[in-house]
Amino acid sequence: MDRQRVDVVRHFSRTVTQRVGALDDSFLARDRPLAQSRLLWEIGLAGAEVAVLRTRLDLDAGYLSRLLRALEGAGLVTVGSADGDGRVRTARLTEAGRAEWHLLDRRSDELAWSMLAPLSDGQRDRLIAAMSEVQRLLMASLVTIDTCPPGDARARTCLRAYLGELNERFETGFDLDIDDEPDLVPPAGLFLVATLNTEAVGCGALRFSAGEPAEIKRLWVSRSVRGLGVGRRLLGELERRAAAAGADTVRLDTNGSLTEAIQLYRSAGYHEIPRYNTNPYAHHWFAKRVAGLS
Amino acid sequence: MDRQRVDVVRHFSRTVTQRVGALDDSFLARDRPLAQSRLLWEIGLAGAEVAVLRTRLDLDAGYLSRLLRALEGAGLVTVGSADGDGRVRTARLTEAGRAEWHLLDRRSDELAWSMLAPLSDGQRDRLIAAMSEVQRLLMASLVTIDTCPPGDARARTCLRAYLGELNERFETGFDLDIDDEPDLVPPAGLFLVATLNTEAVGCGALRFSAGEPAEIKRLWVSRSVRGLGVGRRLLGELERRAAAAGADTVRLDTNGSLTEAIQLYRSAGYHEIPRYNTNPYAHHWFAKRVAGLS
DNA sequence: CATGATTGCTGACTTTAGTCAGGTATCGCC
DNA sequence: GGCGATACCTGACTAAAGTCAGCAATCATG
Repeated sequence: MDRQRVDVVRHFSRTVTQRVGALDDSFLARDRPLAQSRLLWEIGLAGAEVAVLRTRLDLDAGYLSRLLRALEGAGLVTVGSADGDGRVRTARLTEAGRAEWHLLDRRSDELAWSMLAPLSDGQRDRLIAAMSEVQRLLMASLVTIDTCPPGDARARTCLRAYLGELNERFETGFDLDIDDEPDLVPPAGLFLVATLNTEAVGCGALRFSAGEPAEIKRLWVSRSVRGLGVGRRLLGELERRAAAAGADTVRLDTNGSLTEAIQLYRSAGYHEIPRYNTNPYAHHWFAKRVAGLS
Repeated sequence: MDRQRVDVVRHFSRTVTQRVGALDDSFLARDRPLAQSRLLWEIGLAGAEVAVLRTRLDLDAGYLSRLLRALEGAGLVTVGSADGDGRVRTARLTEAGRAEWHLLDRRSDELAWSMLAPLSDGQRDRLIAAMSEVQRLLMASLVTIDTCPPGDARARTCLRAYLGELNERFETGFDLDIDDEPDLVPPAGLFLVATLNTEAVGCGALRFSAGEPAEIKRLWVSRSVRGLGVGRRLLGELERRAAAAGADTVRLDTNGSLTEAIQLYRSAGYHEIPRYNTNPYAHHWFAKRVAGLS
């Protein structure tokens, strides 16, 4: 732990959070409870299903129901059944609710502007750039990596996206059913997913074969978090796990069109090796020594 | 108002504030109410006067008193009379309270570190730099500028600091009583202070003389906010007010040792003019046309 | 030493937030 | 058409947060 850096983060949290955060709540503060305002805000102009609101705001079902009744009572919201499923209910803003939403929207704008207004144009640019940077990097640091069975919903989401992307990028197209996948579970292998806020944003797998190097497969990162180092983290984690499982070396194959991946492998210390399999889609083969990695 | 920039700020507030803010409160969450933890944290190892706590946390006097009783009951805090004023009371942490504070401090460290840990070293550097930048610029945007009578406490703080600094920087020293100051109040002149969070961090004055250009005096910015554009804002505001009062031109004199100030004047469009007064401390004289400034 | 201001404390309240245990309507499915 | 699961609602509760008015001690000042 690095004292100096931690102090900057703590100072940042303290000042920025207190100040911006206080303002950020205050833009919702009207003559009604904060929870009601937040809910109204979250329903939005397009309306929203009650279940979605519940997860987004992380509220107790009963509490949320009561809040909706209160907004209904104030004439700001109507809750009606959705088309398909009669159990699912959808909250929509009334005309008055819509007006209220627009008012909050305007106040939010004003608040944001109040932070920019006193600055010179150059300072505004710098502030905007720094805010984007902080946000991107905090997003990166919220990505967690852990194992997951390859049959899991998150894994399947990743694999579907991965295969779709290969199919789109390979000149020859690509055709493989993800259910053909041999079981990537211990002891034959393992499967990692990278998760951001419950959303799966990346994956990677290892396959072990007795007497041979461990093989890295299915390394993929969602476009939404590309450039945040998630691929490198996945790769590193796969290497560590391969080493922990007793492998001296890991190897992998890749298609020539996946240039970022190839660059990643090279910069992570992989060296090109001769063809070791008959994969018709592979153009390059790489390996790296991982023995002793912790 | 600039749509694109405002959107970045709003997005920043939303994501960063929600996430960092939520964490920031969570580090205080123990088995006691949040308000108590916050109070204990704010009292700190050095102790704090009750009135100071009240303003810092912005709490109702009665509520604060009750919170202190609760912490006292838990054996974490003692509240005793201060030395001088028998009405003023000072809260101090007991041994147990101190231990609790250290625990919170450690948790805050861990939380800060949890944002850095998943990142690469280069990313950490970039995040730290961006956080500092956001904080500095938000601080800059919190500085407000308004008129204030020169006899006011804030004005006198500024003038004292200003004169102290001149005395320190001029080769010949500087000697002037701030009470010698002719009244810088309308219609003869005016006095501006820049304020950050109730702290005076800069000042500037105008003096009007019939038939002559308005004169800028006492432009000063506290070291704590130097480099944030406060001087330039003060100068601009003085020019606008001079123009509003009917002046065509403003002028000023300055000592050769005040190099940043001279640079500021030049870059703000001032041009050097011949000596127009007999100020023994002045080496340079500047003027700028302000007619038509809004 | 009387007076008004300041500082903090106490009691009596209200509102908000949040939890938990049922209950009812609906759906998918055999 | 019966069954378990799903999606939401209602009633009954608790704890925390916050407000307000009045009170007691202390201070500065004439």
